[in-house]
Amino acid sequence: MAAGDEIRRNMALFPIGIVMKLTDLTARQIRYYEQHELIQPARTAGNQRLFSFNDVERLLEIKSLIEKGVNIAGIKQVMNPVGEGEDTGTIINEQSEVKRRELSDTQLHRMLKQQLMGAKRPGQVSLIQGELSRFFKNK
DNA sequence: GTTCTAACA
DNA sequence: TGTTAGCA
Repeated sequence: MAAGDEIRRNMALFPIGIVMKLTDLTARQIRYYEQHELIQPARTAGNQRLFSFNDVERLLEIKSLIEKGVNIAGIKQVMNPVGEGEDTGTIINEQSEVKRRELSDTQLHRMLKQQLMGAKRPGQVSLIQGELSRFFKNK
């Protein structure tokens, strides 16, 4: 991929209203996911959020996981910590981004299996949302 | 008109 | 999560 695309993908472009329509998520949810560091949209001078194409894709990925019954804790495990390009190298590598998505599915399966088998073990933290959680916990 | 933060019947 | 309040 060309470096220019990476730039365009991460360019802050749309306000939350547009993102709501693009993702079918409520503003509440979008802001909530940001609090949990699942996304980190840019801000305007007036403190308004500006999302990039990548942010939108990320939100769609999050939405997908939520619909599969995964909670925030689970999503944090499946998706990469948005430990944004701070000082740690700052080497924006597109391949890892792609590989993350490839592994995403298999990681989800491992996670679900892990929940199924370790449901009774003490200390097991649930990564599944309410309804499904009860099923796995046989509650 | 929109978005933001904070808080809770 | 929804929703509302009070601002910017």
